[in-house]
Amino acid sequence: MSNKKQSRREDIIAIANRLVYTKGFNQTSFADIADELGITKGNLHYHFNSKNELLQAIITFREDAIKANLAQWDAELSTPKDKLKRFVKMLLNEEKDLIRYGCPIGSLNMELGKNQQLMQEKSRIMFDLFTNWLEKPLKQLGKKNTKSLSRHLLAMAQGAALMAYVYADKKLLKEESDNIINWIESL
Amino acid sequence: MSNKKQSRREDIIAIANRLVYTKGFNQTSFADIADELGITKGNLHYHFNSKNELLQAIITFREDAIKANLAQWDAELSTPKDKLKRFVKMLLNEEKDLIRYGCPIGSLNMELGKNQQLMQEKSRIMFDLFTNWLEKPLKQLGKKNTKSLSRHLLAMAQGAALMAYVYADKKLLKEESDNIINWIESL
DNA sequence: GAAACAATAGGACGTCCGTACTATAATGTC
DNA sequence: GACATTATAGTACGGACGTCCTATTGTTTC
Repeated sequence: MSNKKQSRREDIIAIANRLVYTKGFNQTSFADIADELGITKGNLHYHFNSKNELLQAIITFREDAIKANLAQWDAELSTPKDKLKRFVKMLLNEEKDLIRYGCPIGSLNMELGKNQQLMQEKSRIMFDLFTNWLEKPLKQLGKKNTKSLSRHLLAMAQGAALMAYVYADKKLLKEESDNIINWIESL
Repeated sequence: MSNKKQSRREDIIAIANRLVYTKGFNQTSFADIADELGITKGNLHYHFNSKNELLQAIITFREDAIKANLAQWDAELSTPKDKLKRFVKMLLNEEKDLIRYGCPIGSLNMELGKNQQLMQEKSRIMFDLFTNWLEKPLKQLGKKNTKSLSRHLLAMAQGAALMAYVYADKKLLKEESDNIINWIESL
């Protein structure tokens, strides 16, 4: 693939990723994405033959971003609890978008589960990246059922994100975030 | 409104409610609903002038069902903790649908928030019915911040429902449910 | 049973969708 | 600079959508 094509692909994926997040996958059309980029639908179809192909690219794009984040957290933080807390801190870091559009992974998983289970299975992997990563610090804390605990942590974060989104409420997000931090401290 | 018209309306709402739950609101068309009922789109439009009008009817229908449930719980249960636990028990009672389609309220709120905020505000009221009801037993337990606690309880339930749905995992649902029950016991 | 009204059927409308096909412009290659 | 390849524009398709309009049928009322 030429540099130009590759670079155009990346532009498309970045814009499409944002639109899929803010509008939802089903409500985002090829025309929307092409308009935002200032190109035509025909050109978009040249780069991605189908909407599912684009969705797959978006998911891969997100996975790479998640992996990069997790690697950075590993590099920056040493203690297990700091790592667990760093995960929760995402909620407050992404406060504005979270309140306006919800959790990008949770909302995509929710949407795909109803009508496109095959793609939802691929989307679910983004959750796995986090839970697998969370298991390590939990193990360091001497926990046995790390799989359940990591999923519980993700569940609480998802619950917090959903409630903050539905109520568009920063205070609620902060309170829920504090609750989760307290849970981590108590481990 | 005549009996016949009223009864037809109720049939439509019941079917539409189910389809909106299983397929999502945006992915459910007038044709889908009409087909399921064995009537035509024209007839459906006679009863509901627009999709939003039908959505409003569905939300009202759900609200009534929730109110009836809460009233029954009040009648059946006496202790505060029993009432709080009854709320959580919903997760296991609805296990099959929950795993296949997610929480009907949570998923609708999620979907509407992105593109139809006006209707989402109306849909949010279903959450309020639960949190308001949950505040009473929390007050009886002598809690001060009952609003935060009730929302926290709802957040945990939503997190559990979302995770169970995404992973289509009964065991996960049971574990998360137990976690919430333990939290109630510790109050 | 005729007249008035309610309920349903059937289809047309304009629009947008994902996708496909073709022509043109830009770029690279020798 | 001619040619081949790549990238982009433009357009057309078949279908689905929400909505609307017009018969037609069913039901009630006097």
